[in-house]
Amino acid sequence: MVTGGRIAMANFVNVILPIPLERSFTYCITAEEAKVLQPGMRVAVPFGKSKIYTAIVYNVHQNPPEAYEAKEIHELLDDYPIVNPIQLKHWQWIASYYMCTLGEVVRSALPSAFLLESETLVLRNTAYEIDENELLDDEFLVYEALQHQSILKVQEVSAIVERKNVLPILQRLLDKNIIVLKEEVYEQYKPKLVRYVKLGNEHASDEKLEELLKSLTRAPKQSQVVLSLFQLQGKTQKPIKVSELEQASNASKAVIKSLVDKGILEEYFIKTDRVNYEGENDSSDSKDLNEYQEVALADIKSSFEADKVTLLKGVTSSGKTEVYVKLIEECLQKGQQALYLLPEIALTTQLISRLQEYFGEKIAIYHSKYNVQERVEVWQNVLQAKPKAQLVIGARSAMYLPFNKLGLIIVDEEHESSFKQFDPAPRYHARDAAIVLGHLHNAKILLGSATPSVESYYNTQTGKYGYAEITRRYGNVLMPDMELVDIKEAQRKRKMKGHFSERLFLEMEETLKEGSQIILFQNRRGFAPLMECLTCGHSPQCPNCDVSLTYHQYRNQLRCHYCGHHTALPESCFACGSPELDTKGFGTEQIEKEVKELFSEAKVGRMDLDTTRGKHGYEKIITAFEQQELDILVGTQMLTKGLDFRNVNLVGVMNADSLLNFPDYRAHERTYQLLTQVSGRAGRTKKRGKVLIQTYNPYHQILKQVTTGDYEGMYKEQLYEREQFKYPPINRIIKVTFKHKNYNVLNEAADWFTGALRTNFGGTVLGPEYPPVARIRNQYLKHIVVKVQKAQSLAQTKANIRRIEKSFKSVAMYRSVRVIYNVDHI
DNA sequence: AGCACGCCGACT
DNA sequence: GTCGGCGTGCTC
Repeated sequence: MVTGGRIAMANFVNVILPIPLERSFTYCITAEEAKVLQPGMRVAVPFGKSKIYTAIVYNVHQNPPEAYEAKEIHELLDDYPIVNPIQLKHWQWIASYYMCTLGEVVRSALPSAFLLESETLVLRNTAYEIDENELLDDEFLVYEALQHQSILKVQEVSAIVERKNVLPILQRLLDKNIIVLKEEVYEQYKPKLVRYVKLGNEHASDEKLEELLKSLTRAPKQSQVVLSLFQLQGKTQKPIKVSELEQASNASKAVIKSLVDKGILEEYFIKTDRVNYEGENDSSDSKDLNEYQEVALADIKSSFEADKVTLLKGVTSSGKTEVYVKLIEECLQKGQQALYLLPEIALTTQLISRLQEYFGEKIAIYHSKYNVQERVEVWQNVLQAKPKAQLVIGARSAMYLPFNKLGLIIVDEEHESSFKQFDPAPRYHARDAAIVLGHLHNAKILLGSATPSVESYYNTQTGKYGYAEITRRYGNVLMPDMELVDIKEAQRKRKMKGHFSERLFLEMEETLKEGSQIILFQNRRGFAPLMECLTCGHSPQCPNCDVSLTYHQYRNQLRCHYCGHHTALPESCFACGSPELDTKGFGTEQIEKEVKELFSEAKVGRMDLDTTRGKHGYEKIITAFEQQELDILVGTQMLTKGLDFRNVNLVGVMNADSLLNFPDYRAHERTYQLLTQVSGRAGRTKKRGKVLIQTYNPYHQILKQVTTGDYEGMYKEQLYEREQFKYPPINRIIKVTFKHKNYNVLNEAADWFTGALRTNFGGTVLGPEYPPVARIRNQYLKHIVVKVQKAQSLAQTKANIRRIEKSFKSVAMYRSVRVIYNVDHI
């Protein structure tokens, strides 16, 4: 095309679609659109036959694609970028490091309300006359429905004709000019509006008001409302909420509504933020640090000077938080944003309100229990660097927020494995990804833990990270007194009451007598892991997964913890019909029941996945325990984190062995961390707490290290083992999982892939092996672990694996096998 | 990831 | 005969 002697440049955008596809997609845009579009804005684009997706603009250019004609974009969704260049860079790093697509990162990074998809709507075509006799039955039903309702969703059509596949019908109706189809994108985010009232214009003056009141003498309620409104208006210049008026006048909604209907009152709406901190606005000064905290703070600062990621190791209740507060304060004073990452389970009201004491309304919170609307608001506040989002506290996904001047990142409980996203992709480690983010922003990065992960501690030893520590508990409270209880011995001597050794039982009695509280830790929910037939030894299995079903007493059910399958408790054995069934092993539910039997006068609560469902389930239990409405709390590892119960003097670990026997190279490290963290719940005030750990292996090295607080010993031993077996931190690992519904196909595919890897990497490929649960939701699973030496290029290795995958996928039979990569699998 | 297209067994 | 099952391939 030639205009005015110059070639008119066509304009294009490359966009990222939130789907797992490697390629980016090119659309053509108008010159006007090219002027306003910037990377990081959202556009709605047609994709495939009929769908409209939200996509993120990656770049704007003038290079027409060669192999195809680019489609036009559907519409612009933003006036300004909602994703900044640093984020795009960071997300690209995540995609390449964790071996997933940029689209998958976008999908997990953006609040879902930002990612709209289209819905096909069916409308009546009014341009044509219709002969009803020409219609088939199904067609007539749809036609008739459209007489009553002008718009139908495809799903509704499906319900009307009672059929799943309605597209042939719609196609016929379309051909007959009876309907038209429309693709509609909905904006899911709706600002929250609050209803306010004022006096109607014609009643605003004093004389008019008197008149009005006179006219309402026969409606006392209504005149009371008007009077209250008048009083409220006199007191404050601010707009008056309907809810306030309701309270002040003590009138019902109906009374107010009739006044509004009469035009005496006028209602109006103002957009408000859903997420508001309703506490004191002036933040108080931070506490002075004790000498140990001061030393740690100084060490951290000098390490920051050297631009090093720094690890703070501070024993439980040593006051790490106060040190964080000092650093955050400094960061905010410089006008920069701070990010405080925590594992989901440690994000408790307790911690948040403590931080709110210092930072008040400067705090924004971001985690999974926030709904999509609230998340959009936090996103916008961070994007616009609003004062109310200077400090963001959140779980791992908070690192995706659009920070533009991030000065400090704190990753608390750094060792927690829940920082690693397991499913779906991107399978990222929030600690490691946050460090990369920090570097992009030139921000200071602090990792904190009472029990650092072996890899972080290793990094301090090699000098890669800086190091600081606090070895004393705050206020010089003593570390709890820890004791191992041999239950094998106790069982032999028949001194067990259910799952309680005599030692634990007596200690509990004592503690209750003193009026102190008890925490019992059992890392398994449910009543008993399995049910076993006493006659034939059969135990009921899940039909979809290769696991035994777990017995849950409260619903009298057998449940699968992998797929959610459940059945009623069988009366007799499925295999032999014998009515004698018994439970084996034990979970939190059974402990709760036993405690109630042993201590009938004590009040017992339980905290696990089953009792904390719902938005506030969690808080209710914590509050009840805090306010000492409960004497004993039984729970899973949920209660190890960030909870500060003043009156707990005894912590009992029901069985340490199930932790130790986990089939995983990290089992010992994790046992040390978990037991140390649980123990930290005991005796957080002056009185020295007590911890009893029941085990069959009282001479186990790890348990000894836990009781003596010998982190150094644990670290050295674990590092030696990792060196021997080529595990992290010495090597990197990439776990490859294969998933298929056909057992034989899976095996062949996994063998093929492993063979190809071996010819590339030699002896550093483990497997293929079945995981402990080899089938989940009717899909068989197999793993390979690739160990990559530090000297080896990780990028090169990944490229090789990708190459192998490509030839793997060219084998027709293997194409349907899902291949999942997990880099730095925990 | 969706979603259409195409080929097979199970029913009105 | 049609309906819906799943395998296969494509999406700017």
